[in-house]
Amino acid sequence: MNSFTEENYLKAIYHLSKDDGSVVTTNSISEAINTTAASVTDMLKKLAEKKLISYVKYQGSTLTESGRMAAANIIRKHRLWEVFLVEKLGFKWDEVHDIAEELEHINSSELIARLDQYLGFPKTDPHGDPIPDSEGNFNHKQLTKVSKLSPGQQGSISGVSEHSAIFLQFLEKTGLTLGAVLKIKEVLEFDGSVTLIIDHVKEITISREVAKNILVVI
Amino acid sequence: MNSFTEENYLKAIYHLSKDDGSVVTTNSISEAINTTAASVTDMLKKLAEKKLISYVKYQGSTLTESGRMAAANIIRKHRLWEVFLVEKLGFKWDEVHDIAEELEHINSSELIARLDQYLGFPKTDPHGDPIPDSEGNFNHKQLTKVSKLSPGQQGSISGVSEHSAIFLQFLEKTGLTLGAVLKIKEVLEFDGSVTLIIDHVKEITISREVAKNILVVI
DNA sequence: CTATATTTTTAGACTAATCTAAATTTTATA
DNA sequence: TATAAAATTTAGATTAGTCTAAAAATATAG
Ligand SMILES: [Mn+2]
Ligand SMILES: [Mn+2]
Ligand SMILES: [Mn+2]
Ligand SMILES: [Mn+2]
Repeated sequence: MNSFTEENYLKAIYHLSKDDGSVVTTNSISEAINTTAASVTDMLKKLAEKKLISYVKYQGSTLTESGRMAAANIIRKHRLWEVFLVEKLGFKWDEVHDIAEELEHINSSELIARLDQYLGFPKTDPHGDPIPDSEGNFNHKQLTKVSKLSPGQQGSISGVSEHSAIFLQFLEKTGLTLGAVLKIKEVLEFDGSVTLIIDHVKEITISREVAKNILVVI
Repeated sequence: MNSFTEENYLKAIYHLSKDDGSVVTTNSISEAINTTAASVTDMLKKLAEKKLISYVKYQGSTLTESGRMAAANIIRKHRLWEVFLVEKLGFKWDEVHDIAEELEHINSSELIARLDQYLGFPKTDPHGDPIPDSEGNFNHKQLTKVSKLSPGQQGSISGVSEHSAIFLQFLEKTGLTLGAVLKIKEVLEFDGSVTLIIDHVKEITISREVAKNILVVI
């Protein structure tokens, strides 16, 4: 079994390799989990020893198949718990991440199997992120950043690439929640601000930075 | 905040002081949490330093008010999670303890408040043990061991003082579950075996050892 | 009330995870 | 391509929690 700390490293490496298994640098890990690069190097050696990553000194790391499976399982638990917190306990989507960071380390495959069933085998979490199955397979949808759309195009919100509470609260307040249909009215050349119509009704303007972090299915 | 390990020590001390705040020996703690007495001594010093226990060298320890509150809160979480596992996820009463041992350390009072509400503010866990309120108050019922009853007396099962899976499975199989009504038919003088009638229907005989661990309200 | 047994504490060491400071390797740039 | 800058690793320390072996205190028994 992997320790709490090892699990957090595996998860960080998974997220940093952008779902495509690309090489992750030591510094990027240290930044992601708020430790020093020296600490990360120590842990990388240990994870390599356990065959969870392949690690080449000074070059970087990638997850092995067994490391990828372990990471996927942690992410599966995290996202299922997030669904539970929102659907059953009535938390808002900006309140659940930190609690799920703890719950994801609870160790019982029976528990997760039953939780999955209890929740009706959800495919995505409250932020639109896919929930991998128990074999670690993700069903990645083809998502487009709102910032890539041109006037006239439309899509429905299916995810966000920024999960901070402050950002999620802003979206909630503005009506930019999962499932909302957006139609681009105008993209301001000056700074990339996007004016759009939500659900064919409400017109608003968002900054390019906000637009980059909202993902739609066209 | 107290560490995972500190929480386990506090809980062990609470359970060992028999709900009445009596002094707990170092050896009894080491036995309860499967560590050496030397390790326990180290931890007792730390807990005393944090004012969670009062500790007199060579004499033993008792929880302070703040230590008692901390312990009650862990027990509250443990028992609420056990209710969740049985009522919502369909686990059996002999399967939930180990998972609850992990879940009890999740840190979020908001989570526990919502879970409590979601479960309908249960007063007891699946083993009949009382769930303390958020102020740490236990509502101890007046329970009697079946081994203390005489022929003709009856009571309804309201708790067990042994929580091992093997014992709970035996009770389940025999029909000795929470709420069952027992009427004592005979107590064998030879070894204290008890013959009783369950729910006015089924007659069975149990050993004195089993009878000692079943608790009833008369 | 002394000798022995039991309980508890102390001393010293180990592991996991972390850090700072220094050394080494890689990358960028002039 | 040599040097400077940036990234990474190594060396050496620290903290929490644990252990074994030995010492000290307390309890028990003749
Ligand atoms: Mn999350
Ligand atoms: Mn999420
Ligand atoms: Mn339990
Ligand atoms: Mn219980």
